[in-house]
Amino acid sequence: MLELAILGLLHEAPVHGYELRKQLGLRLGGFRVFSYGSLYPALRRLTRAGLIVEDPEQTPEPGAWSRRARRVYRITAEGKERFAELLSESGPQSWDDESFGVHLAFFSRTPAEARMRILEGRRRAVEERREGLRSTLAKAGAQIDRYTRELHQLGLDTSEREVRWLNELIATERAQQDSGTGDAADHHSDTDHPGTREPGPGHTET
Amino acid sequence: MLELAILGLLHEAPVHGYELRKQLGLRLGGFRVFSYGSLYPALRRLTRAGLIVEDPEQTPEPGAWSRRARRVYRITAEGKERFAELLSESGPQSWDDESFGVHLAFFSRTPAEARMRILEGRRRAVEERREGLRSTLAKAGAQIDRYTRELHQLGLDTSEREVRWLNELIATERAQQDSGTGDAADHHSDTDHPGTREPGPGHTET
DNA sequence: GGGTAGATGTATCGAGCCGATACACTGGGT
DNA sequence: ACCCAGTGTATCGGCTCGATACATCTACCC
Repeated sequence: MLELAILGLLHEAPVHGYELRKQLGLRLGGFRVFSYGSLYPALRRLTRAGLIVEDPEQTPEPGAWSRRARRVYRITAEGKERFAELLSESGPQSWDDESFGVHLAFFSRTPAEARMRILEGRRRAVEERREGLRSTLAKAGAQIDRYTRELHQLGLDTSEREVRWLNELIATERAQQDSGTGDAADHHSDTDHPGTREPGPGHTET
Repeated sequence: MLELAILGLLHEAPVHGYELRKQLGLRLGGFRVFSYGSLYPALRRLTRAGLIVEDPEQTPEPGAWSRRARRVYRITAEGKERFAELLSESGPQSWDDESFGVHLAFFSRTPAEARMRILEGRRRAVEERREGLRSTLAKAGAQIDRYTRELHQLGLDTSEREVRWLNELIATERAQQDSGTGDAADHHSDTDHPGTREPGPGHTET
């Protein structure tokens, strides 16, 4: 996920580590902050993989190295490819809280079909959590601790609200898909709950 | 955190790893599940630390070892001490989502003062998150991505709800502390924070 | 000039947790 | 006889975090 976030920010402009983390906090709005202990190793991983490079114009020569000297990173062509690839990843690992937020932050660059898959996948995940909490409360509600029960109730309410929120988002998305992409047929029909929408032949490689 | 959860469950009855994980899922209600990749190393750590032991009566001899043979763990005296110690830990690390849930699951065994500290610490943490989201929306609301903005709004609502929830929990707790503990002097000391009670005006309800 | 406080900036380390994976025994159904 | 799902223990690599260290730059005050 850090990989996606770094690539996404470097896609816009070359920056150095410290600045990158601040941008990350702003872009992700503080609901997800990565520590330097994750950031610097990730930058090295990405460099090793050839997805980003240290900008030689803004990074000083090894001779005049002062410590605290900025290392400015740029995204490469392979990096952009990888970024597009990651954007369209819509498997279960894109549905958990953290990853979903990161994905959402780059939704404006995400293809419409991938957006749909991610939103519906997320909804499915939240619905599952909701049902789990619901059945736990129904079946074991009397046996479990009062505090835990209250926490479950709070989690249940939160899940219900998020599902409603996702439904609105999906509806908006669908409307834009029908009107915005002139070629798209208006096949939205009347099914508000399309259920498990299979991506079809698009096999998720891993 | 796993340490606390394991100790808490073994405090009630000796069980083996597999069963332990199931109990954990039930007790924590599925809002927090630990994987075996965490559980088994944790069990070994705790054993090495002398906080738990393999029950020799229910664990077969090394001679007749079949693989898949159950290793039944029991809590030791030191383990019970450590458990009580962990229960009263109320530092910042007890306030994040995951840890707070685990702490709450064992609240019935937690001393009243520790309960208060944890609840108020949690409230403070959620209030901070709420203010962070609020200021982000106010200051950078127009610049950030529409999707991210919506996610922030959802997070803000969730935080507000949790603060209200915590306020109720704290009020109940305070009332019980004043009335319930017959021998304890009612030294509740009016230092309660009357603020943070959100009036929530003009909130559009769906 | 000298002091010092705080932001900037890069970097490492240990430890926890996870997902994937492997292996092995058991019970029941067909 | 065969298979399969559930039970059970265990390891591995990899990601992330918090703590920590160290160096530089700026600004402000005495």
